[in-house]
Amino acid sequence: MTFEQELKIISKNVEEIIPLDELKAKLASSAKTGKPLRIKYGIDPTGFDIHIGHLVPIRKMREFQDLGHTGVIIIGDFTAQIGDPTGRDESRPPLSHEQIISNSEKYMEQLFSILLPEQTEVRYQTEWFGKMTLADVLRLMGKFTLAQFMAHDTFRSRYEQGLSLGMHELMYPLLQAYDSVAVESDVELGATEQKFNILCGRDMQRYYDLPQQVAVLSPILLGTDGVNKMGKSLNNYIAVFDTPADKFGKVMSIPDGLIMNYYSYATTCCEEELAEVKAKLESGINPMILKKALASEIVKLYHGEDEAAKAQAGFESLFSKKEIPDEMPEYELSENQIGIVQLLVQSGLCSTNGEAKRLIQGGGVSLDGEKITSFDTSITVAEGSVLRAGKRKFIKIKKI
RNA sequence: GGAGAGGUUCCCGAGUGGUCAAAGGGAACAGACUGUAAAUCUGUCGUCAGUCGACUUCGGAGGUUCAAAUCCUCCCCUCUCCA
Repeated sequence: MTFEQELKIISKNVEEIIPLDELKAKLASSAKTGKPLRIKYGIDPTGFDIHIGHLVPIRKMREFQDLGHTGVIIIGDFTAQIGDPTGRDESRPPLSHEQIISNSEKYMEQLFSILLPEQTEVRYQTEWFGKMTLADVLRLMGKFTLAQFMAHDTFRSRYEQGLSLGMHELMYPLLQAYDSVAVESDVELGATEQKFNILCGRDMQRYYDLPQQVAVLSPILLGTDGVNKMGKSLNNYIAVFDTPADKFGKVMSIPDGLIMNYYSYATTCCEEELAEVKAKLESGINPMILKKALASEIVKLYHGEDEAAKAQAGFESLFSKKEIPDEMPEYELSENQIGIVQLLVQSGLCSTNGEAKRLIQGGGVSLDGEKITSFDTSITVAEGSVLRAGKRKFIKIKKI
């Protein structure tokens, strides 16, 4: 494969490559020498459920790996203690070190569903930051100026809005930048919001007389609300750990205008397939149909074809035909007679009595298809009865 | 170090002694409708109780008062300006 072909693969679904010429030169020289490029991606193990937005750059890394290059995952065990301020208007609470390590293990487990382990290097920041002295840190800080940081929108707007901005948060880009020095990366992947941090990495490498990395920036995947970036704090994300049914449902809940965006960035569809979807979308076809195909495509990616089909069937019977699902959790009861509110709460369908009562008053509770109208209702426990609370929560009663 | 502003329920944000479990918006949940867990409309949205009411909540700890998110004292945190 020529490096032009490689370049084409790499540029697909990428928002920006800075600078493009350098990437070309790196690819060309790697092709000549046979030395793989080092492709860096940093993760902050602040939590452990990865959502599909995180995976956009990870897929890109896999593409690099397929071309023979080396993926370098940085576990940000130091930066996680700061929390990336990018795009945030408040500081994050710091995490304990054990927490970070445990998170990162769960994290990697998920990443290896996409990456090739034999071509992946996993590095912890502790390796280099753990032995830095204050003098080293000061030297690092001296490479950058306040003005450079104030040019970055995140810092500027936090400052201008009079919000709190910790000194340690200013360190975040520096640490991320130094990672690039430590691992001698050729390319750093990230979403476009990472532009500043990644470019700091370029500067940092120059200060250390190293070849500079190229920024390969992926577009930001919007959350299921269609407005904000996909993220945990807004609860608008589709997690890798979500069940197939949940993934399917969450995709179905995205606004219609987001279909193309998800097709491009959250699936592995090739250009021809994308063009086909686009044509269909423009032909005025019911977007629901495309959304179902999209949902199925995404579920397939993580759980395989069978689960995707099951998720779709489940969705259709539950929402389109309003049937009761085949499978649901069972709840064991020994009583013959029980108050409905008590049952809702002790089975976990509702968290407080008040919530249970409100749900009943709102007409959201039914037993074997019969709507329950009063929260004074006491029901007779019968084996196999199905209790429904709201749209999506069911239990089957099992008498013991 | 000095001067000032501020910390309110999941989030944003009103509220300056009783009529405040606390406006409004967002999120969330439910119902109706539908083309979908889209959109729209309606309702709910501290806990317990049930429809009177009780209890807990407005950065923290005390205090004043018949009565405090609202007043006072101390403390913690954030921001602005000055040095």
